[in-house]
Amino acid sequence: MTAHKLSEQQYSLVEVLWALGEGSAKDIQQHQPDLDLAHTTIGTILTRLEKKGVLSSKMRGREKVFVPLISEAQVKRSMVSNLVSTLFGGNKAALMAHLVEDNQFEKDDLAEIKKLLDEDAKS
Amino acid sequence: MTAHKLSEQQYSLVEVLWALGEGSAKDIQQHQPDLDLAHTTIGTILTRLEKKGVLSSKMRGREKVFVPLISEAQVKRSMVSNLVSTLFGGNKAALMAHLVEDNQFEKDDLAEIKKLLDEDAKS
DNA sequence: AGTTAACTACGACATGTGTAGTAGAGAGTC
DNA sequence: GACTCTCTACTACACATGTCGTAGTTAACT
Repeated sequence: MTAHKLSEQQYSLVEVLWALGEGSAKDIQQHQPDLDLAHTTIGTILTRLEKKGVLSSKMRGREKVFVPLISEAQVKRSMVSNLVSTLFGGNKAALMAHLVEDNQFEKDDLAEIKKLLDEDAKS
Repeated sequence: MTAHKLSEQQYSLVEVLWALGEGSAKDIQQHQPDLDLAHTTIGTILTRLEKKGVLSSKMRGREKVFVPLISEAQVKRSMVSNLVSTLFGGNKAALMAHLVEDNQFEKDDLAEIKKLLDEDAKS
């Protein structure tokens, strides 16, 4: 059921909603001027996401306020998992390996990751 | 320049080409019957990918043989990096953390990953 | 040579996305 | 009450993708 896939653009808008809790097209535009989209464009995207069940909305006076129906963690999980399926045959460790091999991590990162792994092992 | 993004469907076809080195639509269909696509569909996708510069082609008799112009590693790198940008603000360690937190890895996986990390640290 | 089998090329159509303009309705202003 | 401002709703259009069907070409078989 939780197969939520958002495009980059869609994600960047919903991201603002996650941060704000809820918001109108205008709110998003003001909190993220870098997006540089006409407010009507933002409205269109939001409406489409509502139609897809990603958001819900309610009227607050003249403004339509959107609320995410799914959590950021949920979407991340689903999108990462999707990529892992496509690129690594579902093997998450393979993605890990890819990350390690392909990018030299900083020493600090390495230490941090190891700590994470240790904690995971304990629990 | 190496901003190669393939859809899942596209990836699954090119994947076969990476495995075979090169191949025609027919070859792909035979090596991956699970795809369950009309051969004309495969041909269309391949042609479009050629137009985008992902593949090149040459005639072998009346067969059109396609060859990947970019490596699997390249595409993986680019697609993973893309996801990391979108979901984790470009922070690869954050993706690592997500993987660790979100999925309990098997003990074996953990060991393997740690080994990878150690090797990375050495080099 | 005529018929058939194998391919490719092209066109088609649906859906999703990116992007925005325009019309219409309610709220506030003179 | 008339005018204006502000939002939303709707429409539009271009492009990518998923999926094929049909037509046309060429090799091959008898």
